[in-house]
Amino acid sequence: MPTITLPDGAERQFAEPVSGAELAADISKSLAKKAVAWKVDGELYDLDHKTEEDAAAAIVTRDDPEGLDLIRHDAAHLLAQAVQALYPDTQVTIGPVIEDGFYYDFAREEPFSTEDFERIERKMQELVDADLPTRKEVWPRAEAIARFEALGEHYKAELIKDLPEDEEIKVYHHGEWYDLCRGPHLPSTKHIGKAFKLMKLAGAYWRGDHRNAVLQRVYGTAWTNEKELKQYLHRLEEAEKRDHRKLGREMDLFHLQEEAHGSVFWHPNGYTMWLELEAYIRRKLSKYGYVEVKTPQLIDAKLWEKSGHWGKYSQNMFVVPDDVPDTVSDGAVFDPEAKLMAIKPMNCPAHVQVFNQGIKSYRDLPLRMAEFGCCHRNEPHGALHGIMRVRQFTQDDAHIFCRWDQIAEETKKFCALASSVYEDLGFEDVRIALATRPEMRIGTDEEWDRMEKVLADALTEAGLEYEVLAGEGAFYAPKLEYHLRDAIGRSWQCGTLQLDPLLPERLGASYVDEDGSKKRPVMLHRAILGSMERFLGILIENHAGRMPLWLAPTQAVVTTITSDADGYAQEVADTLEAAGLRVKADLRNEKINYKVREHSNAKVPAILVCGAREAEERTVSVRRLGSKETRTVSLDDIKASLLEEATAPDLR
RNA sequence: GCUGCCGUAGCUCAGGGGUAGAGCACUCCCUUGGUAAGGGAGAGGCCGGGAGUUCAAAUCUCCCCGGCAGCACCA
Repeated sequence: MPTITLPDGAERQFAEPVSGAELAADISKSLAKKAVAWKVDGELYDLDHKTEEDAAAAIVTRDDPEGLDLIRHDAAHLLAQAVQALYPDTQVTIGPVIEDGFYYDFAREEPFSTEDFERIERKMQELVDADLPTRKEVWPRAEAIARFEALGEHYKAELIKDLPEDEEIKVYHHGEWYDLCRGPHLPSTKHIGKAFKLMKLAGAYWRGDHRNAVLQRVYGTAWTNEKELKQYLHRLEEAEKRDHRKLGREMDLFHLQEEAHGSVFWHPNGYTMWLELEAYIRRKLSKYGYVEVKTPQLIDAKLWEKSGHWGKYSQNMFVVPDDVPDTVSDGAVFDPEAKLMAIKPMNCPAHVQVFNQGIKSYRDLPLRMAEFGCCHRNEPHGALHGIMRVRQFTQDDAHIFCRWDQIAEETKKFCALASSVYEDLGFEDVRIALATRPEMRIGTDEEWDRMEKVLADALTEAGLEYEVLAGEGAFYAPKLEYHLRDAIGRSWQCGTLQLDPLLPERLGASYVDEDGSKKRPVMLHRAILGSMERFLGILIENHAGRMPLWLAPTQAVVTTITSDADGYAQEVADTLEAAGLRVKADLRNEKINYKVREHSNAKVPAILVCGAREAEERTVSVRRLGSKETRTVSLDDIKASLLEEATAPDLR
């Protein structure tokens, strides 16, 4: 005699155990039609699942968020079913729902090609039209393994073997075809609809382990209706338009080439942005009590051995023999006995060297040592991506040497600094994560308790909310991470603060405490932007190339309608340039339409047009990027307003 | 590093065993035109690199290099 409480609080009584379908039918005919699953006490179930207990329940339709996940999950099954119908030599593995869609990993000798997609999609549509009903069965474990093995589905059999002993082995049938799955599923294939599309093909390791076989992963997207699918595809196009690699070329900011694989050639435009950003950060650091240093690129392997990098990190380091290359004789270019040096992948050991010069007193702490440190890391080639993931990059790095009792205060100060920087740079959605002790770690649990608490308390005292990323900390200490959400909703990890008691120990850093005894400082590794290269890439994509005036390489172009105004236009350009603005004069013999279009495409924030009228009145006609409107403004006024807008956010 | 796709002019791309193509950009000429492409002419490529097959390779095969997507990596 279950009593079902609906989301609106209404109660319905049933004489017998009731299924979702029956409940929906009891509520209304139209709901019965739309129902695809139901939630019982917060758990999602198949529509034909029955409950005999009193429960809070809700009917799920295609339009609910859970409904969309079901559509995607079923679409993954549909994909597997279609692929096995068309390519019988294929083994199925797993096919989860992901953001915006789903994927399915297949094992098959012959590679799939994106040209197969059309055929597979057609088959999927056929299966939707066939409206195959879903049927769940629970199989005994041994039988399930045997049946999948008999089908040649070795991956599935392996999955079942690894399921916890007490877990039901559920098999879902969609017509004749079936798959191991924990469910739930839509009542039939018709409910998936046809707003799906296969997107990409990629290799993926079985169980995500690179020692395992490579499977073929097919990515798809699925939505409630055609309109949403279209919107999604449109969103992808928009993201493509703001790709920093494309904008970098169009705006002449930088380039990359084979001969310097993974390193950026910054052009004058791009480097202008870099210099502005760097100057801004430098001013902020100075305000927050940092000192700036510059340390060597090439450092003897001995120091890297001492710091521990040689053991832990050498596969990512560029190593150079300290020898004169022999390019004349046929023998080895370098003496195999030559001493080895490494190009720094991090600045921290060098900063400890600076700290270690002379004797430090507790009065010197906290010592905040910053460097725009140029580092090289030999990243896996497949990981390189535009200027976002490179082999040479410059960190806005700093290390704070302090006492244990200063960590909380320094953490708070850092959080304040980081927040103000992100705000200045236009990032409003900033999230903080506390990454705690990983499984593989050094140190005692008491030490970890203490370290995690000090960071957590500092965040709480600073009034900051944070999320805990359990197990994501470094092997020696916990860390804070800053995640920024950009204009189109993507999340980027930028800032970080890492506690490090280990490196000062390894490199023998010490200070004299109040009582005259020698003590170890603790180090806080911290960055706000992360890498200049990557952050500039993020800024470019966040603004879709339309940079705020203080960062824009060319802030204004002065251009003419007819050559009669050339003299005046040049005077305007000279005046603005003398005032400190980055201005170009465009006196070319082209029509105004053409010039406006060209400078708009180049993302110049302000176009100042001069014709006979403006020359006469000593004004300019101002057209701002992204607007079709023009405004006539006196030369003095435009100078003042552009200057104000071009002021970096910390100087306002 | 792994899997798949790709590499032709500065850019976007077409072509495809037998003198290499378009649009835009570039140079010159005409045009002086009021806010997102005026008109004409010209120049520009060892078809990513190397080897092989062939009378003949940009085109077919193999090996490298690079790009894109994903995976793995990112103490």
